Amino acid sequence: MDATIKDIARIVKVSYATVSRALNNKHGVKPETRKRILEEAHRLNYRPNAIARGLVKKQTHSIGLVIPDITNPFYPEVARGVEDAAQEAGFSVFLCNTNWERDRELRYIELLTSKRVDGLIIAPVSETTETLQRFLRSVPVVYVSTTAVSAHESYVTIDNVKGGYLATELLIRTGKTPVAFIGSEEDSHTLQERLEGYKQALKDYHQPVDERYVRFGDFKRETGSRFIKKMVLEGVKPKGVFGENDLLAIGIIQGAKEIGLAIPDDLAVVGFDDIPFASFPEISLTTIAQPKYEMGRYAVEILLKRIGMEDTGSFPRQRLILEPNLVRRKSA
Amino acid sequence: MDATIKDIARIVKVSYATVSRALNNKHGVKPETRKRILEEAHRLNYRPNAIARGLVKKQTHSIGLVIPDITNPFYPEVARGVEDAAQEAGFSVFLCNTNWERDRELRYIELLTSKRVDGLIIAPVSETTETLQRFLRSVPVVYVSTTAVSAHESYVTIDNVKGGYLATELLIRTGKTPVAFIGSEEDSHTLQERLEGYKQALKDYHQPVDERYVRFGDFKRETGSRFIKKMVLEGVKPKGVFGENDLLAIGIIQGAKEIGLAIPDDLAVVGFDDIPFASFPEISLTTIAQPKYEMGRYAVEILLKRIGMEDTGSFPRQRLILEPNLVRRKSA
DNA sequence: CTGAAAGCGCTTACAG
DNA sequence: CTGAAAGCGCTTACAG
Repeated sequence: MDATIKDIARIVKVSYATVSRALNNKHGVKPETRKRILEEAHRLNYRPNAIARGLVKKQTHSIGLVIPDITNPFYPEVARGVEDAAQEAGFSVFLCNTNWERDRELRYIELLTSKRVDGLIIAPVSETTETLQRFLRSVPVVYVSTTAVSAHESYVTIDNVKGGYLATELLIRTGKTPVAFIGSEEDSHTLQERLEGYKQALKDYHQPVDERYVRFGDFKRETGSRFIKKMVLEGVKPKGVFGENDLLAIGIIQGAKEIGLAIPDDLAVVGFDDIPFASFPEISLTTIAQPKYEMGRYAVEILLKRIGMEDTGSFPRQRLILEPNLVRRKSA
Repeated sequence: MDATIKDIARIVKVSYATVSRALNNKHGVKPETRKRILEEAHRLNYRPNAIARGLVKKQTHSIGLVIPDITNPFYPEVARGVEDAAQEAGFSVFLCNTNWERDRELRYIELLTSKRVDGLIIAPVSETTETLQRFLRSVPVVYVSTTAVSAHESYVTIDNVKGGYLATELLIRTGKTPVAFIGSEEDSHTLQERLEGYKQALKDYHQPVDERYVRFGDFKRETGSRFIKKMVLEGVKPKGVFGENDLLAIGIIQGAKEIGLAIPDDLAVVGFDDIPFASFPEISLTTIAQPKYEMGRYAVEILLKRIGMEDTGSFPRQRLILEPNLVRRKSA
């Protein structure tokens, strides 16, 4: 159906090696010949078959982006960052949503390696990357927004401990004690880091660490709302809350308002991520910003460097830990 | 590096045709032989090379999704819909952000056809699909959220006229007249349809159509805010506004509040799209909901049907126009 | 049930 | 400057 190199060769009456050379701007083709070939290619609406080329060059110029859910407001910017950077380098990106399912993550990785992507960027579902190793032997990968990876892998992430510290410190210094922590799943590595920052700040400022002020659920907005109400109902009454992420934090604000608490006077709230609508005047959430778009870009930069190397295995891991940034708005 | 069919053939001492058959569950391989092949494949950590297979079968099981910007809250759900549906059918999806640039859109389409995607789902930058035609001859495409395509193409979209009508009608019936219209770019086909619905409703309810109440800018939140303030400053004082999309509508609300208008009493606002945070209590935007996720799913369903056909050209176009749904919240 | 051969659309030494 | 040939990793008639 589509025109091939052979069609052009036949018409122009040269070998298809010559056509290939002309099309790829290789030196050593008579200008006259090259011109005729290019014209014919254009006339036939010729599109090089990247699949065929990929087979011989063993490079597909495609990478895979494996994330939990593009619908979660944290990821679109990351995705945009990787797509932009990839595109600039001539790479395409496969988008895969694992829906936080380990199985689906595994299947995607298998599928992508079958499609011979040149590399993978993964925001893993959970922290056990062990099962993945088998599939990942042959392809370079850089992880994003997690540090819980095996010793020889690359990643780009943020300093979660410091972020947690900054959030908590703000609350303490503005007199919003006791300060509570509401987080997602307890065994999440990310959560543990942010929690560590929280505890560290409490210690540094001589505040007691009271487990009643620390709750784990999931990362949904409703959960934040439910938890703060429950807390207050139980007589545990924080003056400040650090929500492990913005969705949770927004939920906390909403729940607090429902039971008549004024933000930030009765309850100050700080989140984490700085998702797009955190900055809306109606929300105006004080939060720890992550450079999401840049994380995406950096991830592909690191990945691309590895793709260039023939011996992927020996390439030194590269780990980028970005700085969190406290964005002060009205909720704290 | 990676094990191939030949490696297996050599070790098991059969031809590689047999290995291929065994691996693909073709009938006519002695169970004993098949077993040995499968075992060896597993031992070698064999991953079939989808690129090579794609070359011979002329099917890559990949599709391209070309949208303006995944960071725009309308698209993540659409993308998730197409990704879910594609994945269920064994297809992978390339994500491409055109950033509303016609050039970039064109380049992506060229790139994707080079990669021999089996099909394309496009939310086009603008309505002139003419330039695209050249690249799109050989690959099936279904458009999403636009009706402005050439006569023989497929699309899935929403009834924008009806949506505009519903929005305006609500405003009129709740006494919020005069009702203004604030939209993005005037030459956008989508805008024109929604505007048509607006005008139709005004006519049906015997309201004057006054051009001073109709403004065009872009689709940004800030624009909505600026426009409503400007309108009021000019002495044009609507009681209700239909914002062509939610971002605009939210901006309108914010701008209105800034100049002391109470929502919805002084000014009632209805948007279009029902993006995720329209439902947040702080926003509580009345809006015309689009079934975004389903639009994505339907688009791949239609696409997949076409991909199955050998003669793509003769396959009848399929056009799906979904129903808009008025979601009543607090802003109107 | 299995093998030899051709071919998918390209690239790349190797000759000339 | 150009061509003949081999090969990338597979699948698929065609024989046997």
